[in-house]
Amino acid sequence: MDTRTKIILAAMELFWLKGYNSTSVADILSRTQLNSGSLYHFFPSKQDVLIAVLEFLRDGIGEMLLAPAWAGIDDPIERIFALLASYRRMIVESDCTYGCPIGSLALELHEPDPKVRELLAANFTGWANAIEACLIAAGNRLPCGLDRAALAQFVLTAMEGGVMQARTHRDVAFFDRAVSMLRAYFESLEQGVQARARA
Amino acid sequence: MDTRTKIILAAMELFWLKGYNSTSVADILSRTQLNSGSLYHFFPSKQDVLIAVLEFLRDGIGEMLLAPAWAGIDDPIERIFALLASYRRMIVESDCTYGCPIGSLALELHEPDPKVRELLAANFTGWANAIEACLIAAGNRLPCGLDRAALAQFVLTAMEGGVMQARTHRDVAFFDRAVSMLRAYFESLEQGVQARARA
DNA sequence: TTCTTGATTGAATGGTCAATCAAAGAAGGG
DNA sequence: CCCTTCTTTGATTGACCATTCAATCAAGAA
Repeated sequence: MDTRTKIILAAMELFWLKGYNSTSVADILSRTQLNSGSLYHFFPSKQDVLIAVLEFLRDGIGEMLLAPAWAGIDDPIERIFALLASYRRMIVESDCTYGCPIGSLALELHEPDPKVRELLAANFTGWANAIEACLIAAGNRLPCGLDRAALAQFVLTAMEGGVMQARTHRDVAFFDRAVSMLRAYFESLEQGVQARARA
Repeated sequence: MDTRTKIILAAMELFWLKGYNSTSVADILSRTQLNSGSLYHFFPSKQDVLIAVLEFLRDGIGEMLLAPAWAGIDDPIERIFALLASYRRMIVESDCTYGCPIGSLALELHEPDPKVRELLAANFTGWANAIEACLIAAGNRLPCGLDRAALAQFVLTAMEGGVMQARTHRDVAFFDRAVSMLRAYFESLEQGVQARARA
């Protein structure tokens, strides 16, 4: 594996574990067994490492996140809840310390460089677009007038809010309740379509 | 105003504007026109300032947040959306840089001291309890079997997720869409009760 | 062999940070 | 007036941090 990639992977994990500000360049160097000069040969500054990490996450959402979560699941609406279930798994596996890497960075960086902010937004957009594709694939199971882009964003909203509370309370139940409320909303949407079909 | 309170107010604002790690003790001192010794006379460490700020927010939620948002509004469900509207106002007034002080701290601090974590959780609980009280006051306008504590948490979830995305995209529309999805969910709950009453 | 280029080394720099502490000041009771 | 207690002063400390840079190394091209 080349040096640049090693740095990106180590930084990604450290930013996720400790946050951006609390991760020192020395942390990245000790984890990769590199010297500072090597890092600064490939990246002009620590912030450029962050940018590379965010680009890596943005470009890898399909293979790294969606594909594993959707393996063996074809129903578009079940895919949405399968993705949420994969977050649940990460929460449990981390003893409720899991935080969405993008969400955590989005709230940690208070005056982000425009490029960083745009990449955070692009990561959110990529996630929401994947959900929107599911909602479109669900076709007429959902009301035809439904704003599917808005609902896709709402799924992201529920995930981020649920993860935040589960982590703060150190209790998955807070995530589970958010998902079950979302599920109830989806069921009311589907039942609304059926009721109108009967009438 | 006594020194201790001056420090808490200045720190509260700075933690909200810049985050905890990016706020230096020197920042707090220059804003309060105090010397380091004064701060360390009242607080053993910077973290104890954070603890005092979180206690201040927890104890002041009624007067500082709910009372202004609910002035002149009696309907319990409208109170929920009035509170969300007050967040919308803060988002707009800050040019979409607003972040919930608790949510931001909850995601910024990756390995929080137990006391800090518990205070963050207590702040969330206080917020959700206020919403739950509204949901209970709404009586039989909502389904009797509804888990009102879970729905109250979901309102917090939607607020935090909406604020996060509005800030990241620098666009209130992301908050508005989250609120309108929540509104649609409430309407489907209320209509469900009416439909059952007619049957 | 010689030159060139990119990659790596690791000590050094300048700056910021939280926290300390001895000394001085203020206020009040006796 | 003294004594006590609380409060404030502000220079100082030592740790850590991002970044720099001159020097070295490896390997291919000429």
